[in-house]
Amino acid sequence: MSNAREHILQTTCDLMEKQGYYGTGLNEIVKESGAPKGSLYHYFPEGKEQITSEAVLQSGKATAERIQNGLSSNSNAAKAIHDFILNIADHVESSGFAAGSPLTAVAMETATKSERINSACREAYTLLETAFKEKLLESGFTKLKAEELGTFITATVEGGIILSRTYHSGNPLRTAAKYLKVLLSQ
Amino acid sequence: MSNAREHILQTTCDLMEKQGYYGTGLNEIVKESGAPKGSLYHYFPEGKEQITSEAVLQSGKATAERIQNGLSSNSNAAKAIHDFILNIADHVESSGFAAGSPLTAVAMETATKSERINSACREAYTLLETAFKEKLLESGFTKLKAEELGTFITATVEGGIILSRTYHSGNPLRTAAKYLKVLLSQ
DNA sequence: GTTATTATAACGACTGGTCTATATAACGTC
DNA sequence: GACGTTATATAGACCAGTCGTTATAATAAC
Repeated sequence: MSNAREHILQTTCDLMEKQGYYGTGLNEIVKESGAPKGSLYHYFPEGKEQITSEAVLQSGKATAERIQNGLSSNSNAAKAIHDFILNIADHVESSGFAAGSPLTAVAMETATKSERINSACREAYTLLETAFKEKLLESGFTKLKAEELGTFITATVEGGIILSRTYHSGNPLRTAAKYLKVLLSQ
Repeated sequence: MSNAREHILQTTCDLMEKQGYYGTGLNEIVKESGAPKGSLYHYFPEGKEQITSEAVLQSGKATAERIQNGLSSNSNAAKAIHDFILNIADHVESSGFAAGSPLTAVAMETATKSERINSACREAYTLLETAFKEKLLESGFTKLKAEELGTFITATVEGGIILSRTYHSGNPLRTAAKYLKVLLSQ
């Protein structure tokens, strides 16, 4: 399989997670990934929008998988989600507050600017919500509650990451974990 | 007082709310605001970082005020916050999903890139958290709970706005309102 | 006449995107 | 295996346009 293509996509994910869509230039992707610029338009003939859409989707899939794996360690959904969010807090901290929420910045910047990227973001977020939802279903929540809480958890975690990155502290995420557990335990 | 200066700041707020820091050019600010271009570096001699920092802080103050006013209509904090978030959902929808969360995109893009803008974002978010916190204090929550829930609500609302703008639907925010009320009512 | 404000043009650096040339791999045919 | 042929992939110079910024000149206000 193509190595350069994967490299370009992964680099795009990392850079856009840190600095968003408009803050990430193609030249920077090329430079950081080590891939030649000729390859960029060979693999992604439709340019930056295509690269971004694929990167967003890849991020979504990877994150959804991490959610599934993270939640599988504990059968109790409330406890599992609580611990999972604590892990995110550590991850955000250890990245120097550059990582966490690979979708947020891109989603906000492009919500009304690129139909194509927005569509990819929607798809990616649905993957995350579904990952939480399925854990809740397994734990006995009704279908409606599992779906709504999947949305609620996703929103709270996203917001917690924003605050943690802004404050340069994992504590907002830890607070989010604490009260989400309260809500899910009742 | 200077009209052009205020115009520039307000336009910067609006544009960055929609498309973030890197997605907003100074030329676009000048064009959109109608302010004379020469004035830009006259009023903001330290350039884009200065304009952005001031715009972020102005956004924070305006949003905190809107929170205070929005919550004052109902003495019950849980109900007041619920209704307030429903209003945000309407606002996001009626803006065509371009408005809501004036800080998010900028905060994420610059969390590790500009100390100055990051500092302004931190200050702005603290204003929002404090606005919620004070309503909770009035409603009888302990100081610690009011503080933590202020953070939690801010995170959930931010995340809800992201999802609503991405999905082009106010419903994620309405779901957030519903379960926040559950949490605050117990 | 001094200061505050606005106008204009230009700067170097960088943007996303295109182009041509070259190298490498893949594959059927002898 | 060896050959020529065709796709795939790498390499980077190059384009017009925009970026944030600066310098200088003109104008307005007091």
